[in-house]
Amino acid sequence: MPHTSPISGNQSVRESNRDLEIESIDFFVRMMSMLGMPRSVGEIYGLLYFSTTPLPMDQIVSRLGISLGSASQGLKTLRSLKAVRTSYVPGDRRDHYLAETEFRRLFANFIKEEIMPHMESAKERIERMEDSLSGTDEQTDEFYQIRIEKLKKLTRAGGRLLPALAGLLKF
Amino acid sequence: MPHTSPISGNQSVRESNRDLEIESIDFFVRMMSMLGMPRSVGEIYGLLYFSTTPLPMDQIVSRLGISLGSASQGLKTLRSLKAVRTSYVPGDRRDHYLAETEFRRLFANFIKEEIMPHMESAKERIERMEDSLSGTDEQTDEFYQIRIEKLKKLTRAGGRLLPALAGLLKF
DNA sequence: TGCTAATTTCATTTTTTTTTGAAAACTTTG
DNA sequence: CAAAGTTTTCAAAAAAAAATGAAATTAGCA
Repeated sequence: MPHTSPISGNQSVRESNRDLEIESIDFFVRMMSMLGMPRSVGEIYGLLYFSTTPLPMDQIVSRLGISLGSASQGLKTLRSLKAVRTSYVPGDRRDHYLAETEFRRLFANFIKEEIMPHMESAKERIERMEDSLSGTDEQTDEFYQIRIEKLKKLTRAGGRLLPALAGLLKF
Repeated sequence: MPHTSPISGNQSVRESNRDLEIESIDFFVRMMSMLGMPRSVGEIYGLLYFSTTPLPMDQIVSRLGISLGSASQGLKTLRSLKAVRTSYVPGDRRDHYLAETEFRRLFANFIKEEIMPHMESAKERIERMEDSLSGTDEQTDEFYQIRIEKLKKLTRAGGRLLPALAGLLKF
């Protein structure tokens, strides 16, 4: 007899792949947390990634043992990152969620949505630095100017490289 | 008369560039927090980045208004990232800290120290996934196999691309 | 349209992370 | 080698982030 999982689904084949599911959740929880995403977001994505069928929110809640609120919030985040999408299931009025598995696109989206806005505000901050150069002391100002120039190069490089990054991923 | 800063140093030229210092701290606090570093680490680096002279820890403490503990801990982190180094100042037994400003190297180091170890453990986790493929159902197993393959490609791409990234930065 | 299921929102609670500060541990030097 | 200065460590406090759960809202259906 196959082992019985503490959190029960309803199909036995799917049941037997609980180990895989757990590894997947573990994998994505860590991955996502590297990207600064909360645990619950990783859990949800990890669950959906190895799900053979789209799952409604209440299934996600019961399988992961998280709250409705977390699930809703987490799915909202994942939707905004285009990491999940809903699929219509006839005869069921619940939304069913599906993992988007094209990492290249996911990655590109993440950079656009989560990183680039920061780069923009960084540029503004550098401009403000130049404005606040006092001009009192020749020597010191040159030092500051060099430092500012480095920051400019950094943001410029980042602004170009990051969006191009996804393209380099040869999946 | 130049404005008086709430936290006072001892040279008037340096004083007048308090604005720049504040923008710098702000800049790096945000930058570092994107990389998951605590506020204090960003503050310290931001302060040192625009300092014309190496600063001892107690100066860092008083200028930033943080605790000794935070400063010590933060400098330890920055040292381990090779983002600061100490410089000898004759006739002073305190360590004096200096910001390392070659972002290319800093970046390379960050990836090596903070990212790559995770990639390694990710690979192990994927291996465990393959082991836990049940083999019960032909169809389902193929689905899982495809998903696992995608993860492999992802980690492979990451493992190659990330270390190469720093090299691409044309500062 | 009214009823019910599904989902979202958000104030509160819980958990995690960061900071503090004081004691311990070093280090230099007189 | 002792005394003073410097730095580290770490338990406790504070702050920040995430999760909960119940009320409010929205959407589907009869």
